[in-house]
Amino acid sequence: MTNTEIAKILEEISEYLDVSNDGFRSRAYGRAAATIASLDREATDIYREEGQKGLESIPSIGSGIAEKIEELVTTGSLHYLDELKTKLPVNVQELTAIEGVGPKTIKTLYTQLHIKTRDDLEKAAASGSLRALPHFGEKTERKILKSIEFLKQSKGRFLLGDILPIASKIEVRLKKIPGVRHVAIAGSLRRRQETIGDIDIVASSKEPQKMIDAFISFPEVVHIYGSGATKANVRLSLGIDADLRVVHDKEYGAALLYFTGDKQHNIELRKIAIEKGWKLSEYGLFKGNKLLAGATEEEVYHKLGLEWMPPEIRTVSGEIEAAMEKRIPRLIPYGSIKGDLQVQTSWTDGTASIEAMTDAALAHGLSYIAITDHTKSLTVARGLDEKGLARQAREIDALNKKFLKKKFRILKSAEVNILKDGKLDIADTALKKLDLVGVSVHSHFGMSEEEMTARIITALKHPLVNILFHPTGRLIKKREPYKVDILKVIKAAKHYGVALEVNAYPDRLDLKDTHIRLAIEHGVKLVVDTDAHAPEHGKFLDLGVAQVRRGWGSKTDVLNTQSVSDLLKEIKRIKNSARRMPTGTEC
DNA sequence: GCCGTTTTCGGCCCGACTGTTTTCAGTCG
Repeated sequence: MTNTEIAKILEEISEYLDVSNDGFRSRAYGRAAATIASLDREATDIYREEGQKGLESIPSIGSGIAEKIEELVTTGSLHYLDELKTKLPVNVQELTAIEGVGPKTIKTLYTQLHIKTRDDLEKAAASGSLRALPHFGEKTERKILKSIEFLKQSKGRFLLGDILPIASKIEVRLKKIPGVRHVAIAGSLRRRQETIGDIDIVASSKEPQKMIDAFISFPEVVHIYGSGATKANVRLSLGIDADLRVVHDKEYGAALLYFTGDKQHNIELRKIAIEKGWKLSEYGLFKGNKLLAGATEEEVYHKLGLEWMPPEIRTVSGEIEAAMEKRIPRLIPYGSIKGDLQVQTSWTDGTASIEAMTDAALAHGLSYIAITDHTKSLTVARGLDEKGLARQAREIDALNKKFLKKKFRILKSAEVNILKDGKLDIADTALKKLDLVGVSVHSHFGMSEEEMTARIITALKHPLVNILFHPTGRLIKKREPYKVDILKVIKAAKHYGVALEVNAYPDRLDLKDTHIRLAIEHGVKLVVDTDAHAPEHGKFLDLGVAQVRRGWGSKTDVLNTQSVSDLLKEIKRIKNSARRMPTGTEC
């Protein structure tokens, strides 16, 4: 049983306990779930090697939860969860996913109207029977229906960050099977789309059957839809489907191209082939029966008169024309971020100390981080006030002395809250003492587009602001972005010398590929950061890099691909050149 | 259920906002 699976079960318990009005116990399970999910070692291994005591040495795991994990890894099920489900036969996860529906609402819905599922709730809301309940009205009904509609649209898709590690693990395992020549993850995963429908894997092997047999007997496989001589289609325990296709070496490139997509990109390539009197399929590029190309993607593209291009930009958004004219950009390479610029610590809502986050960043190969704890008006996170920032600065100074010999620098920063009127919640005198000032919106998400745009631009105008964090505020599959005119924000960012954040956290990725491309076209600089709240989150950086690649970004578009001294110089330069812009060019 | 440099018992994030009310319950971060 993987950490993800254990965490999912603990999280489920947490949600049942929350509905049962056992808040503290619920939070204990929630914390445990988060800890297990971001653990670097498999809990199963820890238990096997060190027993229950080993599990108890993990923070937030005590004897009670260690016992539950023991039962899970030894029996595969958990009596306690079954009991909770019997007592409250309600699909809590499905219902809490609906915005505005929390534990209390679920309890009321169940006791008053016997609502157990999202479908039950949708029917009740549509028929107008919810408004009879206390504290429910027409507006709430509409909100619930809208949220259900939104959830339906994203149904069946998974976050890239959740699936990539599992797919990579399967890829590594497949590569070890005798007879194998090539293995690659294809499909939307290879294109690094934000959400993934299923896992496509393409391979070539001298002994296809061996690969198929091994694949369908992997421990994650819970159901086999079909399995033949060259392909298999299975469901994995996470609920996602995975396809493996095994081809001959000479077809491998064409198959990889075909299964990578996207669909429209393939159609355009086939059109080009047809124009030349050829035919392109997953088996290769053919003139009649003669194979013209197929072993590698490169030779197929070249034969069609195109430059090879990275999968991330195969979306029919100008990449084919660019490939014809040999002007495919050099995209920012994975692993090229030198410092994480959004890091929360236990000073506010992070789980670890500044030192622990620094150690983690060093382990991830970084040479600097910016500590960006929340500020005072974000009371939920116990945001820092001016005095708090000053105290934190002293700790950072001391740590910088310690980490000097490792050539690592901790930057003083903050995720400064943008108030309703666009003003910042920290005094300028305190902001001036920071190396970098990041700002973001954390409240009043329901403003009109005009108001929200004006509010953000007011913040960007502030002469000390360097980075706009969370430019859209979306949570993929959970919350739509707030209404904001992103083009106006981009223009303002350019005008006032502010960089835009590409948030790499798996369900955030605030800026979409199209936004990033737009920003780059307008000459706005980007920063890629993880929004880390725990040491393990540093591993998300490349998800942000993927997003920049999908937006056609190169290394020079991203400020924190530079050394810390160059970064600070560049930030200052951008700000100064913005100040010198003539008036009248503002937005 | 977890945790401990005032504690092995008694705390545990709490204020703003929304939609509903006409003083407040529930959600969110």
